Amino acid sequence: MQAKKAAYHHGSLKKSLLAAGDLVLMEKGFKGFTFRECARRAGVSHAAPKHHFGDVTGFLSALATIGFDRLTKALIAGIRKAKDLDEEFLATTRAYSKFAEDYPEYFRIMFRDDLLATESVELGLAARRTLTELTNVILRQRGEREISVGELKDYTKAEDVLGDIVLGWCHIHGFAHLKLEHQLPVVSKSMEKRVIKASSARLAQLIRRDATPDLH
Amino acid sequence: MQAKKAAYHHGSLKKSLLAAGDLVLMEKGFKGFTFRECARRAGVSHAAPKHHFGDVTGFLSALATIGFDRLTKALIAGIRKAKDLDEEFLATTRAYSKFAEDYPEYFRIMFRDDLLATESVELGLAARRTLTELTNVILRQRGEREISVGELKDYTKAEDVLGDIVLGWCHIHGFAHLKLEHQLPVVSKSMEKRVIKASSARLAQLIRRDATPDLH
DNA sequence: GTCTCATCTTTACATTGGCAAGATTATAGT
DNA sequence: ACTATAATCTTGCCAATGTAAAGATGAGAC
Repeated sequence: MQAKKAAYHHGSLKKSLLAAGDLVLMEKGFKGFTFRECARRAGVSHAAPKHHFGDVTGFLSALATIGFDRLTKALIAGIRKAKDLDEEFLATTRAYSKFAEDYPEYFRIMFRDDLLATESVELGLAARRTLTELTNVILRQRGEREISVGELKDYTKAEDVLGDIVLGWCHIHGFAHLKLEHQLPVVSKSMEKRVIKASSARLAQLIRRDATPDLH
Repeated sequence: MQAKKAAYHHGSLKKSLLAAGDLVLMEKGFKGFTFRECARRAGVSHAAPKHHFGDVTGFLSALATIGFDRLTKALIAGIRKAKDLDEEFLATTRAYSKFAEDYPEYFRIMFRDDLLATESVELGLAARRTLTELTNVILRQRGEREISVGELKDYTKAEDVLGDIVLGWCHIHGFAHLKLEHQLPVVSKSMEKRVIKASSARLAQLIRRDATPDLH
């Protein structure tokens, strides 16, 4: 897994540690996630990570940042495949939920304010990139133009836009979270698919119906 | 906090441990939650809890059960104060979210499938009692009669009912979760209140509009 | 009154996160 | 080229944790 052997200076320890952390997270889950185990997998001593991440909180924040970037990517990919606005909202819901299913432990640490270094600018930016993508889904439903990450702050100030974001995101996030933690009353896979399709369609219609695109 | 002193047999250790666990959870959070710390607060040796809860997973499951019961109680209390159907849905959202705010660490462990003993019947029952309460909120919106915990299974089989439950619960849960973990773009307290009020109203209207009470 | 068994304590062990001191090497300054 | 400085990584240490095993205690059954 690494070229250089027994080099005192690893060269790219930070990347290797993140890769090791990814493995541990996916294999053993957050429960079995350990600073020392990650160091072992990266082939360094147990104290090596300190120079790059400080403490375990900093390490988790770096991993959560990766998680948000993956989620953003998954959302973009899902949206791209959609043909129309109805499909797009459903595709967003599906992509979001599929991310939670594919990377359950990432999802769990990403939404744990107490475990993360909330002052991390990279983490904040990554989260804002995700939110921007979701906001753009809403804006397209409203028939308005898309925004960039820099404009996000202005747009969440508008009460009607924020209202639609809350309506859309809460539904999407709530579904993904409840499904991940097995709280949804499961009847059958097919029925679940139909239900989430119907819910998404109803919600998208509601957002579009109340939108006032003529003002822009 | 305890009457009997130095009694080898505590008498009600299980209760005392749960009370201690509650304290630790509220004071130090799940991060600082420790089997040994709970034992210390209950005034027993660190190995004592094993006989009552097995391992830490069993202990957390017992606490999560208490959490669901508190949530159920909070929902009922919130609903009781509501005057009409519109207010009731908003009250449910508020009560759910307030619970997450008042008992953040409970909320966090309650929705962590990997930390809990999912085979626990008490935990499953407590979660179902909560879901029944939420289902009844939806059923009232639909103009249908309320159900008991025993009937829950039958009602989640009905695709249209389940659709409304998903629509309502996901929004409520998503909002509470995102707010708790500070992911919602916060503008101001007052604006947040208005936004969640508007979202709840729109959602309740949507559910009522699509309902077909005449069939029952 | 004795026996049995659940309850609780004591002891032990491997593992963890974090700290401090030392080893090694890259880099910059001259 | 030579040296000083700082960054990187290792080693050794500590208190704390979860779990297991074995022993102590006493409540309740018979």
